Amino acid sequence: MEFDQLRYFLQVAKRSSFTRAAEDLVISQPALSRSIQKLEEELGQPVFERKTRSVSLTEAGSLLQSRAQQVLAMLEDTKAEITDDGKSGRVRVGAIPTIAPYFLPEVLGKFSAAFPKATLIVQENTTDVLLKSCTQGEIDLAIIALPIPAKYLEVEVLFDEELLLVMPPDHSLAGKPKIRIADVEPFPFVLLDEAHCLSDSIVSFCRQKSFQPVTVERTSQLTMVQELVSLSHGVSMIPAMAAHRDQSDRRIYRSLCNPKPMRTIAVVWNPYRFESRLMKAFRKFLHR
Amino acid sequence: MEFDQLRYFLQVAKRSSFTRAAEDLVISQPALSRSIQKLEEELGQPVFERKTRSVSLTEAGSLLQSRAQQVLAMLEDTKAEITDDGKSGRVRVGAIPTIAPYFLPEVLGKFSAAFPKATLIVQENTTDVLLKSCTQGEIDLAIIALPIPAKYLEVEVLFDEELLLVMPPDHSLAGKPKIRIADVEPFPFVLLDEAHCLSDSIVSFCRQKSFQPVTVERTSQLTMVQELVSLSHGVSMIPAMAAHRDQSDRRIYRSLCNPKPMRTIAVVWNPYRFESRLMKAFRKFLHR
DNA sequence: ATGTTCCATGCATTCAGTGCATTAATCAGA
DNA sequence: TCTGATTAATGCACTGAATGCATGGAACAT
Repeated sequence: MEFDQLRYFLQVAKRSSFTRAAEDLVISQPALSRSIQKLEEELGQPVFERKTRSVSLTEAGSLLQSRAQQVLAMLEDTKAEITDDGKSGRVRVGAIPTIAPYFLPEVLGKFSAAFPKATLIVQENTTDVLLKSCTQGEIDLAIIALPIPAKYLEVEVLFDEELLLVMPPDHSLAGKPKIRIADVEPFPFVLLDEAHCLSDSIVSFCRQKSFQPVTVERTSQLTMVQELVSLSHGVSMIPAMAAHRDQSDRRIYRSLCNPKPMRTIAVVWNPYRFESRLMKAFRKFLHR
Repeated sequence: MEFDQLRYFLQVAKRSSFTRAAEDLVISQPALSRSIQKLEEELGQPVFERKTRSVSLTEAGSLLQSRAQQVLAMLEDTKAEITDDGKSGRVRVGAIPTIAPYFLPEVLGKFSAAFPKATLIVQENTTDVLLKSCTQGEIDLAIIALPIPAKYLEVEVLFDEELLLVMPPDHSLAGKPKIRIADVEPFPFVLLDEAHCLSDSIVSFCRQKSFQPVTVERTSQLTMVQELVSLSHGVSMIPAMAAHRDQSDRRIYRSLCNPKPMRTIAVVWNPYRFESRLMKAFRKFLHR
């Protein structure tokens, strides 16, 4: 059994296809086929069920998958731990789309300045994908909004952030000095796609105040939400850091009061993997 | 980094020599040298300090050693777990010399009959070596006498066994109906080498009765102790199962009373490693 | 039927790992 | 101080395992 065989195996399992896995691995499909064959020969049983259109794991394959992941992770960690000089290396950061563009650039800039030899890799994705990546060791840490389903991950709160009400400048609430969440109830909402946790935050905040926001539109980007609000499709709530960067005069932002809607930003990582000194340093940078 | 490289590395670390490790691994010394060189190249630093007469681990090497052991152990376990059919496979048993020849043959025989496809490998050694082998995964389980220094090993008591006093037939204690440990105090003892835990058991039992046995002779085998006793070099204590098998009329065995000296036999194994179904079955066999 | 989509196989090629022979460095002992 | 022994590294040639390309073969979609 060789490391490459395990890597190959995991990729085939991941893609459920020899052809696609071979592309990912930059080897030919026949080479991959043979490599898996040797593995199966050594184990004395098949790890994949070959169906005509795709392959799936056998029982033995499932077992091998989890073990192989552990073995390869341990090996990578070992290498990282030995070569860790605290200055050079790689930090793979994940962040959700409603945080990444507003929070990360500054952090990344300062971090790069402080650690010029370090390589930073940023992945923007939804919470569930990031948590999975984190668990499987595909990224080193993820910046997300709480709450998250605890999955053996270490969680550290970074800060709380207010969600501001956004509306067109001519909106009837615009002149009101103190806006409460109840005042917003009559107006339709523009929200992000359901995959985004910001929508969850907003909906759950409204639920606490016992009303269900009427969603008129769902879109996939925060800037799109802002544009739709400008076009009077509805109102919405936007994280403070996104609001502060919005220079447009086609919409206005207002704090709600009693209570203010908030979200909590946190960094999570896999405590079962080796944490490089560089990664530790990055986490400190996140706290400003 | 390849599995073979790690295996090679561990063997060199173990033997502190490229030449000897190469012999063990059945490859040439130059091949081994180059393999380690590649490993060091990949890690960006040496794992061995080459001295003129031997090699020793660098700091990075020590770290790699413990990690490599874990990785290879996990890999082996994975393979074992997948190929485990509960009938065929390998069980590596260790036992101390004062148990092995008396207790194991019967167990091994019955086990082989019940699991004809299984391969049994028996290693006879002192407690400390067995425990180390167990921890490092070189054997699957060890049969030893308590107490042992707890080293992250699972312990299961098998049975308690009496230690019988052995003496020449014409010994002055031979006719005495009830012999107590205090009665033995005046007589010199024949004991096993200090490496054997049976000596520890006997000495510690005597200590509890606040006397230090006078040792006249130390030998490495239990049968040698018996012979020396026959030749009136002294008395000794012999485990019941060894005594029962002794057909010679040149020595006699007597129970002590109030209290009887005993030793506790237990099986230990490494709970962090995969326990095959075969190994589980073997453990059950040990309980008769 | 026909083409498409996959994985497996035949065959040729390449190169990493290995062995043999030898060198280089250090040490022990005469 | 010289000589032989010991041990790791290096030069060189070779082998075979892994790979790629071309192709086969089976199952499905149209």
